[in-house]
Amino acid sequence: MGKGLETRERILAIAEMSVLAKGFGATSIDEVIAEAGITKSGFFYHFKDKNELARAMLLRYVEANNRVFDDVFGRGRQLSDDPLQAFLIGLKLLAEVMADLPHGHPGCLIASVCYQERMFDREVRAIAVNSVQGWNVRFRATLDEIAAQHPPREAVDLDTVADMMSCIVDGGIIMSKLMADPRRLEHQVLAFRSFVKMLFSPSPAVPAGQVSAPATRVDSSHVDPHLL
Amino acid sequence: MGKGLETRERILAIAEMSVLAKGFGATSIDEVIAEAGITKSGFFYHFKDKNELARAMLLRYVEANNRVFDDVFGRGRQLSDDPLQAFLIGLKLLAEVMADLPHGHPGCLIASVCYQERMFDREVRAIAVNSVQGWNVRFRATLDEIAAQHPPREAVDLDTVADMMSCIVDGGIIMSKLMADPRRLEHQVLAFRSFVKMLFSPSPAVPAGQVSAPATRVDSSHVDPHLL
DNA sequence: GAAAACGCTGTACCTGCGGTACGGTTTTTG
DNA sequence: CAAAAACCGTACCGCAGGTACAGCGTTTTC
Repeated sequence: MGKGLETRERILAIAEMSVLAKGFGATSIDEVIAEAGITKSGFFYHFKDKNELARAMLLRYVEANNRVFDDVFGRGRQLSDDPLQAFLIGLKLLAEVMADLPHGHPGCLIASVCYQERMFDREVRAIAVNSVQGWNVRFRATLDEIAAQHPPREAVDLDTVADMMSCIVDGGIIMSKLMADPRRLEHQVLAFRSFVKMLFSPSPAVPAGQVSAPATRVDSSHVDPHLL
Repeated sequence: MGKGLETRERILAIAEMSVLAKGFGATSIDEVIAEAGITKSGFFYHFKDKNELARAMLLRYVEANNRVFDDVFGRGRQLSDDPLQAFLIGLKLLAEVMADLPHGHPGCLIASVCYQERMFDREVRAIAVNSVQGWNVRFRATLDEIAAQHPPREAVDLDTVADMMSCIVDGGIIMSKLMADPRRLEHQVLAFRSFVKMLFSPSPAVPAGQVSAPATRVDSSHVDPHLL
C-alpha cells in the first residue's frame, strides 16, 4: 500500500469511528485530521468534500462486511453439503465473529446513513440501498436452496426472512451498543438461527447424520456444539 | 393545553422530524424555530440547551411508544385468555399499526440516540437505556406467562426473545426507511410473530379450540385471519 | 385592580466548524 | 533528475450554536 492510500485508509478508519459515535453531521473534520496527524489541506487532497468522504466510508464498510459474509457462509458450505446445515453453520460462525469483537460491534454505517439521509446526496443513499439489496438477494438465494430440500413449516415469505437477517443484525447492533453488552448481538444472531432451524426442520424428531464430514480443518474452534 | 405547552409540543414535533431525518448534530435550531414560527429567544425559553431538547424529545417518544404497546397488547388480552394467543393478536395489531402510518415509520429516536451517543449527556443515554430495559422486562414477563402454558420447542433464552422484539422493530424501521417501503416493517413484525408462534406451538398438528370466545367486540377490523 | 409570572421578541455578540482558495514544500516514483 | 504525488500553511468566508440581556404584551394570582 502506497503512502497515499495508507493515509486515506487512516482517515477513513478514524472518520468511521467518529461517525458511528457522534453522527455524520457532528463529525468535525478538524477532529479527524488531528487524530490522523495531518492538516486540513491534506484531508481535502484526499476527499474533495464531506460527501466524498461518506461515499468512500460506505464503500469501505460494505466491502468489509461482504468479506465477513463470504468468509462465514463460505466456510459453512465447506462444512456441509446440505444448504440448511451450511447456512446454520454460517450463522453460528457469524455469531462468533460478532462476539469476538474486542469492544463490541462499533455500529452499522448503513443504519447511520439511514438516520441521517438528508445529510447525503443521492449517490451515498444509492450505495446503502444497493448494498442491502445485494445482501437480501444473496440470502434469498440461500433460502431458496434450503426450501427446495426442506419445505418450510410456516408460510413465510422468503424475501422477508432474508430481510430479517439484516434487521436482526442492525437491531442487535443497536441493542448491544445501547446496553454496552456485546453479547446481545451474538444472542440475536443465534436467535435468528433458531428461527431458520425451526422454519425448515420438518418435525420435533430430529433426523441425524445430515452433516457431511468436514473437508476443511476448523481452526481450533470446535464447530459442532449446537449444529442441530 | 396552555399556550406555552402548545408551543413546546410544536417545537418537539418539528425537532423530532429533523433529528430523524438529519441526525441530532445536524439539526439546526434556526431551522426548527423558523418552521415553528418563533424566535431563537423563544426556543431557549423552553429549552436551556440542545441537551434539554433531546431529553424532552426522548421522553415524548418513549411515552408515545408505550401508549401504542399498551393499546395493542391490552387489546390482545381482551380478545383471548390464552397468553400466547393474546400476544400473537397484539403482534398482529402492532404490525397493522406500523403499516397504517401514512409515510411509513418516521424512525426510532432510541436508535438515533444510539448512533450519536457522544452528542448527549448521561441523562439522555440513561433515558434511552431505561426505556429499552422497560420494554424488555415487559415482554419477558409476557413470554414467561406463555412459556408456563406452552413449553417452548427450542431452548432459547426468553430474555433474548424479548430483546428480539426491539431488535426486529428497530431493524425493520431501518430497512423500511432505507428502501422507502413501509411494508417491510410490517412484514418483519409478522415474521417475529411467526417465530413466537413456532416457538410455542407444540407440534405441526395444530390443536384447535384454544382461542376463547372474544368477550369484547372488535371494532370493524376482523382480527382472525391468521390467528393460528 | 395591581403585581407577578408567563411567553415570548429583538439585538448584539462570541466561538467554532465546514468549506474554499492557493501557493509552497517534501516525498515518492519512474 | 524530473515529474507527479502527497502533503503543509495561511488566510478567509459564512453559518450555526450558544450567551446575555433588555423589553413587552398577556394571563394568572393575590
